[in-house]
Amino acid sequence: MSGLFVRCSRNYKPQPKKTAVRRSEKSSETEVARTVPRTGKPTLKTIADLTGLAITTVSRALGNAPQISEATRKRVHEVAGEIGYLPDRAAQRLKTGRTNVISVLLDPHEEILGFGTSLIHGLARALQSTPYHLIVTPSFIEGGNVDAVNYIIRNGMADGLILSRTEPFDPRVRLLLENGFPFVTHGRTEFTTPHAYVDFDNFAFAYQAVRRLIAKGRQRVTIIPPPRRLTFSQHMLHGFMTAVREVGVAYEIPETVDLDCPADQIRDHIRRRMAGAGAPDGLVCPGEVSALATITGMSDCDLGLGVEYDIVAKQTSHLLTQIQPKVETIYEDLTAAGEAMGHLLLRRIAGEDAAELHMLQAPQLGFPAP
Amino acid sequence: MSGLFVRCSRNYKPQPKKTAVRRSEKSSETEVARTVPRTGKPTLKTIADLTGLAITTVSRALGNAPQISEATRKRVHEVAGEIGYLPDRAAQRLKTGRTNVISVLLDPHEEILGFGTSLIHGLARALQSTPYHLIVTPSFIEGGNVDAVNYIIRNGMADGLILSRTEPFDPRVRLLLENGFPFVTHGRTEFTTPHAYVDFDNFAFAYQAVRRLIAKGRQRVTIIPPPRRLTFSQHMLHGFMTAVREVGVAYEIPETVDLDCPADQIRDHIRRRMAGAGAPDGLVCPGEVSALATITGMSDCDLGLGVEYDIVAKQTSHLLTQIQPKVETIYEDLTAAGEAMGHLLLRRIAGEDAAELHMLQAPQLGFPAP
DNA sequence: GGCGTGACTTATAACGTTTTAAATTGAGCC
DNA sequence: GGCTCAATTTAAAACGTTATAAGTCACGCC
Repeated sequence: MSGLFVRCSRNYKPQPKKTAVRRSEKSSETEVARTVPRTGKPTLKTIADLTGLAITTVSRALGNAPQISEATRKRVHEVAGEIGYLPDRAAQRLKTGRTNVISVLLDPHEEILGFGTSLIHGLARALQSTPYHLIVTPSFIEGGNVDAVNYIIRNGMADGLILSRTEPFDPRVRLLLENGFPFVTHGRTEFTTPHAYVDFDNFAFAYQAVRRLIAKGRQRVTIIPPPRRLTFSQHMLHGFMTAVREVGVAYEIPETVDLDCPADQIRDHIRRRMAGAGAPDGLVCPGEVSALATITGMSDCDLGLGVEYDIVAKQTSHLLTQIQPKVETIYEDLTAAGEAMGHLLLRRIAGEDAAELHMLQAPQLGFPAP
Repeated sequence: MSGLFVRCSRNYKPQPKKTAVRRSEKSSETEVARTVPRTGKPTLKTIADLTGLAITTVSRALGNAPQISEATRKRVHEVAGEIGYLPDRAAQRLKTGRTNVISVLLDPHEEILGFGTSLIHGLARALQSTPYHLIVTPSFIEGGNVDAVNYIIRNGMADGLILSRTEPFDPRVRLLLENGFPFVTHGRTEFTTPHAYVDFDNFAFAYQAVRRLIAKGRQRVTIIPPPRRLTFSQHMLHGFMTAVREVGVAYEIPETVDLDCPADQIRDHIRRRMAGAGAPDGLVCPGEVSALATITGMSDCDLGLGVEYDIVAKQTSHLLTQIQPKVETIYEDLTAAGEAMGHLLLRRIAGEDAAELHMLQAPQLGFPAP
């Protein structure tokens, strides 16, 4: 009578709908023992015993395999739901080789000020109703991101990778391309082999920023440039220069500071520069911290925002405008970027051609309500 | 002659040191096929074939089991190193039930401004030379942290948990205690059952902050209080009040704003308050963003830092002092906290009594060099 | 020479899945 | 009645690891 014997009999016909032999019912010890294994967590076997089906059938039914009759499919799903079955990820992973994990690599610079946070938020949303888990790998593995990528590929720690702050010939991207590992970058590269990416249109950002400064009557524009080695630095400076040349306004691009510099260095640079001759009166700040540092430096020189100078900053959170609402901003929606990256990565993992998986985000004027 | 047959023979004696039959050597196809499985990743079997030992023996040798002779132990380690063997975590996890994963739960508030980052950095350092991986679970699982904790316990997604921003009767802690799941909190609770924690001495922080303000001659002190529901809010206000009462200075504690408020709300509060009668001239700001917002609000009222008022802020990164070096700060070393939490958690997982696993961090005067 | 004993090594059975190949059945057909 | 066929269901073999229990040998002892 026990589920065990039933399953072993030659007769495979589904058991007379004696369904749902729950723990509360009195049944042979064997059955109970088999039904609830070591850990107490329900497994396929639990469901098999409960329904009188074979483990294989249960597995198939839950996987919505085509060969399973609608009746058993439904019954298995019901029972599974009732007892709160969740597949053991370790076992699935061992068997299939798929991890159901998406890994995000962050480097220390972007973790500051919620850059990473927003991206992750978007990613989490994209993966919400999928079997994928999101794992954030801070690049604290000594040796930096390249080693982390290598480790993840070699040991199959994830099915797909998200990375950002790309360089034109980013070694991480090269590694991933060589190994055919699915990934999406935030930022473009200059490899000829195409790969999936989402990028913000930093050309447009800088172009619009300069045009706005000029529209406000500013005569001499400058920018806190992103680190030269990052791809988007090129795009941004190109946008900057295009606007500058169109209008024929004076400009300068500092050589000694960039966005990744500590805030005090930026502040000091501004102070020094403003004390000199032909100081700029219009600034493009592609980061919130750099904008704050700039404002502080300016106010140290007794220069007033909106009076002696203007700033157009890139905004990715509420911080800047909440602290300093007089700054004009152009908004980069990182949450949307993250969500897009999630969807692109899923399609990439599903085997779509990387050449199709692109997205270029336009700068936004307004900031969505908090 | 093939490794397979050798292993099956009755004679268990280690093979004549014909060691290191590498792929480059010509050998029977069977052996090669067996040596490099499906995925190409070396497994215990690879090493077993290469050394002529049994899989069990190899496993034991790598695990430094006591019954293995020094000679084979060494040889196995050598071969493993040569071919770059790394154990399959999915298989280990399936077999042992241990995940070798430590999970960190962050909530959106602490991700801002590197609170989480520093903590994670410290954790990563503590886990560096252990088999444990660190997984950051942003609490974007709808339903918040409690559901996330529940999910992790139920599905055995980790061997231990790190969480922060505790409440006196934190439901997450209750859940973990009930299930006997190993964890360490950042912040204390008021449960009678002891649990592992690391906490910053916020009493001392607030006490010292007020004493410093008074030493500077300030007459009327206030504080941006942490959200009332968090445990450390009590500690901090207690420290604040203790200093206030010792000296008998005037004070006020705002009811309408707290540390988690958006920066603009804090700024507006300061502006309003400063316009009123009996405005404070000494402020305790237990967060960097709140300090910045406060300074902005003050400067909107034409009040000068170090002139009309002083601030003592809690510092957890370089941001604040780099932007606004005139602020006096007391430093909370979150990296050290993270590292401590990592070590405590490992000891907890190893079975040590939670009652012993505590640490209270004293406020620091200096900030370590960047 | 048989018999422990100690020092190693090994085969086997799990862990919970999925996959491959095989089984069972009733129906339809000759 | 035997045959194939389709529709289901099933058993058995993996995936890579570890734990349990069972060898295997050399050696010393009676």
